[in-house]
Amino acid sequence: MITRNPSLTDQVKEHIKERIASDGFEGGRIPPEVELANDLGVSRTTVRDALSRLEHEGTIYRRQGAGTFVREQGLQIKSRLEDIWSYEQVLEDHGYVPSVRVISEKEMVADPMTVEALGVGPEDTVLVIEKLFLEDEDPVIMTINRIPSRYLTDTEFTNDEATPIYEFIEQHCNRTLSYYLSEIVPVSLDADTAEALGVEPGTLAISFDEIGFDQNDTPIVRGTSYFRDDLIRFRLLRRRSGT
Amino acid sequence: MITRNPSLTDQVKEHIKERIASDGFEGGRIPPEVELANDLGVSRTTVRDALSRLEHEGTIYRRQGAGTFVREQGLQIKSRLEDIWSYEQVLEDHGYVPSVRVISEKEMVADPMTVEALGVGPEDTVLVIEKLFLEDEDPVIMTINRIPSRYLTDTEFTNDEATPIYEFIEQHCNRTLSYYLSEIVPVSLDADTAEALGVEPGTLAISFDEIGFDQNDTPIVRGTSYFRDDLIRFRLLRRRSGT
DNA sequence: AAGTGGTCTAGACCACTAT
DNA sequence: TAGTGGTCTAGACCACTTC
Repeated sequence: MITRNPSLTDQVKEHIKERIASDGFEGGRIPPEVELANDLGVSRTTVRDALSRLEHEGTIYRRQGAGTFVREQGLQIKSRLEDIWSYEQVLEDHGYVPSVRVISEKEMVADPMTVEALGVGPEDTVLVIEKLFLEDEDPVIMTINRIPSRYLTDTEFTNDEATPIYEFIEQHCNRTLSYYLSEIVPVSLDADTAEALGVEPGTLAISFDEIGFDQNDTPIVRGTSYFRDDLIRFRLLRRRSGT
Repeated sequence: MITRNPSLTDQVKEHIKERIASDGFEGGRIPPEVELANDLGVSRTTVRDALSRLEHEGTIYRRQGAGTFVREQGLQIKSRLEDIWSYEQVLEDHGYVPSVRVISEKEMVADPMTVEALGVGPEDTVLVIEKLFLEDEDPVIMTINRIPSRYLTDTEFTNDEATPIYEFIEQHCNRTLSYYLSEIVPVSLDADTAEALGVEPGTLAISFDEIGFDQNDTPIVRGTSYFRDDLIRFRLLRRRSGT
């Protein structure tokens, strides 16, 4: 299903990222845009697109009239909060090699918050999938996803519960997960969640309470995610205006 | 000091925003990019720049091959987490009319975390300003800002402590606050902070632990902010790829 | 004054959606 | 197949920084 070979812009972006990683820019100074464009054989616009994205991700910064520079190592932002799509990717960004474990998967009557969030009837059932994301047997993230049963086109999952939720929805709901509306909520972990994450009950954590929408803006999944605060932290680069 | 008349892109962006506000797009459908470009007498690139920013802010969304559409009212994101600059603005975005109260302002020896964050000596002093942001006498946000004494060019504040921290720094440090690096941390409020915010000690809250950098990437201020979770929530629009 | 990023244009072709 | 957004080019001029 996934087509698109990487766009030129993406290729340029990766090229620059790799060269940054291998310390290939003397004094942290990235060559002028025109020079990069000539060297790589693309237009300046393409180079600028790539640089803009890297700037947005916090990898580089630009000063009009002065130049473009690599951001200091310690300052690198690894997860742009708004670009998070799969938690596997979040863990990889933190330098981990992630694995996924399905804790449970069952159909049950929707709880009140899910009823309200997804607009299902109070008697309707939802498929509830609980998953754990681990790094080398160390649990880091727990997620609970709830999908209304009526959206399911089949119930032959054959271990698909372990695939990312957006792929699961494409395969079993015939819909595409388009975007999430998320709320950041501080929580004190209950006994079950704490046990799954391998910490003491009552431990402080960040959670995301999120609603996923399909391509027609229909709410299709409600997710709740809990993060081990001692293993993963969300960082944010805040700039003055909306670049 | 502030020059730059609005760029064409910004003007186009404002034009579209105003027309959205006055319900000027039938069926929430925004005209094709080429049509907008012709109508406004600018190039398609400029229109695309403006639309890209509006998309990033969550005001509109685009579907390749289909068109560009106004996002449903209920889904509009009011605070883009990464665009937060002043907390007054955050409160306004939540529909409040904010006021500010200075709790305390004193010079003292830097605590270890501030020493590490700002790279000052362990004996150096910092100016610590504690502020409270209120809505109609209801405290919503508490902030603690720490600025190394050696960056201060004068100590004649005359109530300037109540101005936004970035203005304070411009006026009394002769530097410009350029960006923040923030970490989102879940906390259980201690007695003092809880009292200031008017909640019970131990109440769960989100806090930002942030370092502010000047135009030369020198860390110049360390801030800690606490938010009343029952009065203010951070929302996030997460999309599939990094537009 | 020279160099660099910021803005803008005009036009081409591609990928996807609707019908 | 027609229409729309996505990508890319080549080139122009401006605003700001540096020397």
